[in-house]
Amino acid sequence: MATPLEKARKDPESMKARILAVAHRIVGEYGFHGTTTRMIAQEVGIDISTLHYHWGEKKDLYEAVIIDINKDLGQKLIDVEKIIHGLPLAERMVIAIDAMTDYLFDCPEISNIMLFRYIVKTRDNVDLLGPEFTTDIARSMGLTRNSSPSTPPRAMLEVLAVMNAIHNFISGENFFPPMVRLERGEYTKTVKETLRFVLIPAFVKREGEGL
Amino acid sequence: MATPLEKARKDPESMKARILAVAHRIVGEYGFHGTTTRMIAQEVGIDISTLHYHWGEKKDLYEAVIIDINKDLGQKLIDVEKIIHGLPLAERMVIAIDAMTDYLFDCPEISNIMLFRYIVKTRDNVDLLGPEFTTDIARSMGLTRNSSPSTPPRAMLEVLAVMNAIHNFISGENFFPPMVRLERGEYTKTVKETLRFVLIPAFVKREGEGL
DNA sequence: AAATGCTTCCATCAAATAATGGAAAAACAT
DNA sequence: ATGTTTTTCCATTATTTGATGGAAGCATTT
Repeated sequence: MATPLEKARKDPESMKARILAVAHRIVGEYGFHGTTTRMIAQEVGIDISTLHYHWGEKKDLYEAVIIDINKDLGQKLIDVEKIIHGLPLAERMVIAIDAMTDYLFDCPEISNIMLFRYIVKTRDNVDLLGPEFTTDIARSMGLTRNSSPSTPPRAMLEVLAVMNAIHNFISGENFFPPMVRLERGEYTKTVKETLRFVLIPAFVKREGEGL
Repeated sequence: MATPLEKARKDPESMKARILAVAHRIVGEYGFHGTTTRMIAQEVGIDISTLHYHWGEKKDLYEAVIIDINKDLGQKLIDVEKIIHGLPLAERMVIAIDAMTDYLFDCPEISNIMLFRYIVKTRDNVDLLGPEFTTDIARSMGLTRNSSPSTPPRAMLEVLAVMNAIHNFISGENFFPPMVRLERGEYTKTVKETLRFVLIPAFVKREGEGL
């Protein structure tokens, strides 16, 4: 039997799925407390009570958004991993950065919500530590020794540094371009250059030395 | 004549300053919409009306917090720049990362609020683009050609990558340690190592090649 | 001591918000 | 067609939130 969330994802025309999709966007823009159920309902074009009918209380809808975002991001990471598997490190990182950046610029709410969770506390206790992909990425980047059973903390922080660097530029897509005097099109291009420039050398250098 | 904000900063025992200090912390934790004037007032131990008497409406207090945070951060950057001035690039970055990390772990609300502004929209239109220090940092890192009058966008993005990497680890101080299985003390230490490892090689390498 | 001005709190308001009950409407099954 | 279930909306409630008026308290000056 499918969970309600799975059912909603299956038929993207269903009211439940439409509400969830809009919730993604609005919550990604305004955060949990900045989002009202009215904003979401209005955007979908329905009454608030219809929203509550499908998703229960606000917290439940928010948790569904978190789970959904995590699922999307996790799937994308798996897809990218398949493409880069076996290639040399520098190439792997170029392709992964390129693919993830493109993907996230298309769904910026993913980056927004991920960062949001790291930074901000919620007055209601909506925590829900959900699945994290840091370990998988570390493995994909070759940061985990095959002998050791678990990923060392240092390697996980390195992965976080990489992922968050990307998320930050996506989430700053409204704030940064005027600040650095770039048009929107130029921004995405320059972000990719910058990410490659800043992130890759460290890992390539260590591989050259250590291994 | 001193502005109200300056006056409040001058006497940290004044009610206005005490409110502002608490507002720093709470807004840093919960963001604009997640913070209520009641939360701040209760933490200070006063009535809400006293808060409104000193700071007017919520938006005004929030803007004061933003300005104050920016001032603190800007001053710290100036201090650090004085220390590292003239040293070779690699050393400059080691010292700057170390000093900024220590400082921001002491006042995490600065990192929180900086990132918050980049990511999240506010329902009320409280924008206020305040002074940015990206240009100064770019100059301090030697990313600006002396000949060119303004900082190139690419250099500004590089600075943002560096600053945001730091901010992210500070803001994640509650979320990341359990996730990467590190005690609090170990976390700060490993964060510094990771920041040095990820951020420095790229810039050092280019200096070695290009210059 | 009286008067003045500044600060604080109590009581309260108006608006916004999350949430629900119940009637109408729509979809579906028989 | 008729009955049943599901879905949607309208009206309403309780709570929270930002904000204010006015009285009481406190300090300072005269």
